[in-house]
Amino acid sequence: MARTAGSDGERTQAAIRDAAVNLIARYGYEAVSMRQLAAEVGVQPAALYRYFPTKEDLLYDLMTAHMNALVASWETARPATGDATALLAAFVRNHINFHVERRHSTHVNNMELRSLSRDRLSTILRLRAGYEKELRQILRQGADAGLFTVEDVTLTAMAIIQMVTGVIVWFRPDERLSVAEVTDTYHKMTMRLVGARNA
Amino acid sequence: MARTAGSDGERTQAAIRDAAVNLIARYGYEAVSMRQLAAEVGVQPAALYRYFPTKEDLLYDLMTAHMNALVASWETARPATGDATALLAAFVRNHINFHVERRHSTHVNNMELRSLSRDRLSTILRLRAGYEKELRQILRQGADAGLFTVEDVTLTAMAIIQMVTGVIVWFRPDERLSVAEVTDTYHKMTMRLVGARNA
DNA sequence: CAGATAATAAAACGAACGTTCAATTAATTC
DNA sequence: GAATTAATTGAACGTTCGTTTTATTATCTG
Repeated sequence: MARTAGSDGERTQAAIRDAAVNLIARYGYEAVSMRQLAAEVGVQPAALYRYFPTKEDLLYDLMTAHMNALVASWETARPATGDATALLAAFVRNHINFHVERRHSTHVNNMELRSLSRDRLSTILRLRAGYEKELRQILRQGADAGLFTVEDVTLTAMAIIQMVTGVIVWFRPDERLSVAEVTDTYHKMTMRLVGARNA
Repeated sequence: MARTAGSDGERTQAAIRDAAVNLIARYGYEAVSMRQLAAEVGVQPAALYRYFPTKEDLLYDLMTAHMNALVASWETARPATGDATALLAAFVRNHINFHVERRHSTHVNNMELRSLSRDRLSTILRLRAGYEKELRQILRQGADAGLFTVEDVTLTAMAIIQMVTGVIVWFRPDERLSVAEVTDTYHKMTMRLVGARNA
């Protein structure tokens, strides 16, 4: 057999992306074989190569999509007006919501960086650095305005990023806490962490 | 050839553990082959199997050693007297010092859990849960004594753990900051995060 | 110094890996 | 409705994987 009835390139490609994110998040990039992925999609292994020339191309595609979506998400959510306290609140809320909604691709982006070639790793890290810079600017602005107590902007930014991204490690929706409750508590903790005067 | 001059089982086993931690931390468990590991140790692949029956046995050995060392480290460092504020300060200091000193094995323990069998995963997670329980008890004690503001003990414990463990992701000694400076800043941030009244 | 044991080498096993290529069929175009 | 293009299959490629087996040599024991 060859082309199957009702087959559609775009749908197949989307199905590959979807299955890949789920499998890689669960078993890890190296542990997932192209055969396993093809079986999950319901296709022969060779068919994957029509859409992604190599396994690493597929991984890179998933990671760039994730990072671009994250940056775009903050661009949309960032308040046009407001002081550093308002900005930081919006940042934390957006960050947690985005990552909880995309647990699997977040996992892939955090765990599989070492499977990228040098150039591609650099590109992903550059996107990430740009996003983190937004947080540092908020912290600096708050410190300069006398709203925050921040010993070291870079260090505090990393601490906050690690803390809020860590939500996806343990949090599962439909449990004891709702996303809104978690976001709310993290917001309060973040405000205390930076010693916000007007939170 | 066979047994080499000056060969010693204990030294070889230690060399295997050491090389394995470094290689797995850098390239990932799945990406490191037994041949690559043997080459790093300076031995033939078959020799590894005298010390570790399977590749997974080796991984499990590294992980249990790490977790046992962590628990033992806190047992030694925990103050015999002192209120929740003193306990939390000691916990954060010990946690950061331990993990910075053992960056590579921490990385292995955080990244390679999914390569363990179910039973072994359970064992590691149980050790980890016991350690995290110590932090929750400190937080509860501080909250009950009116020293801390804690919205949710479990959630705050996870936030603190993620924040302080995250140090190893970006921190490299011999840089802009010393370990002591980093620990000091994290201590202050933690105290503010829990709203400590007497820090 | 002989015998036992510990430590390793050398070679091979079958299985699984990422990937390629030619053939084949479905859908689209003219 | 014939020609073209898109989508996929089926089979195979060479390589690498974790692991096992057997032989060999160094060291230790009495």
